[in-house]
Amino acid sequence: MTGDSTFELDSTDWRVLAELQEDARLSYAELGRRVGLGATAATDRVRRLVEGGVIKGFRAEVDLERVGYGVLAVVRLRYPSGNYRKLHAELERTTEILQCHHVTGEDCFVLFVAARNMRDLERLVGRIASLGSTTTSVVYSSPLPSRVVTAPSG
Amino acid sequence: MTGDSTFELDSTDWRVLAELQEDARLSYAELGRRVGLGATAATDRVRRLVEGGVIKGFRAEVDLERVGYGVLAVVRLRYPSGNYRKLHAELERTTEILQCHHVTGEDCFVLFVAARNMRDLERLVGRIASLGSTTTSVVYSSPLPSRVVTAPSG
DNA sequence: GCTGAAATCGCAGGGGT
DNA sequence: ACCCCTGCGATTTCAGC
Repeated sequence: MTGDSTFELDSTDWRVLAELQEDARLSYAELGRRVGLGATAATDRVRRLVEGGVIKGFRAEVDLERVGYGVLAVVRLRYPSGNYRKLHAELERTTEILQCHHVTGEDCFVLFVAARNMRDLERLVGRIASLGSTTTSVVYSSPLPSRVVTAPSG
Repeated sequence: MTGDSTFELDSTDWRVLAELQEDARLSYAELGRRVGLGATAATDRVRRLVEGGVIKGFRAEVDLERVGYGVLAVVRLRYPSGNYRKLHAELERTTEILQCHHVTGEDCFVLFVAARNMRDLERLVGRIASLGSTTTSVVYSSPLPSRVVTAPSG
């Protein structure tokens, strides 16, 4: 199954998602215990969610500061024309670019860039600026670095 | 050990991090196989990385579109004065705000907001706009939604 | 970082409601 | 469609080296 339809999730599915977003390495037995299922039923749920594309993957989250990236920045890029080849190439080779989103508005792309220090950031942003005009904001801190996705309320 | 010092990582640690960023549910035995260690040694590495704060957690990544959030937006918030209480309260109660970063520049905060549709986004941004002036960009697509963190090259 | 033993887990099949 | 039970090979975890 592929395509981009939306997937029907019952409340148990949401509890499974909540648990796995907080600890993706939970055993199926423990997961089942937490959401009120047996190990097999929990396994089936997770398999359905993965195959249905609801769970895109299981990722270890690494602390950028601890591994030597002391600086994180949001770079907005005003990219001229529809030639995405150069941008694509830049994304490919620059592993310090952690995210890139194509967005509406004057700044066509929003990038997250990790650097060891301001000097490296200067170099990285300089390279990006060869593609178009940039606006860079350095992250002081992240009051909400990421949140678990929950069911739409309304 | 706590605090925010940087952690010494050898090349095996980096390979472990790469594998776990791509599949956090890898068994220790399989992980060891891939990086050239026994199961116990692999277990020890991971435990050291977790306790050293290098790995902040293991998270299932959920597809926003599949679970009913068809719209993702980057909202920049120009927040007056040092009163973070109201912002903090807004972050607490609004589960559709997935990320919030405090940054340099005129726009003090950068938020990622998920919404079911444009109508919900309008409502959410309206609430955020009660805190300060906002600039909203809707995400068309993400050429690089997220990348695994690798060793600084230079 | 390896070895070896006991407890646990993952996975596949079969069956019940 | 959803869940449980069983069996077996693989894995985890603990000890000691």
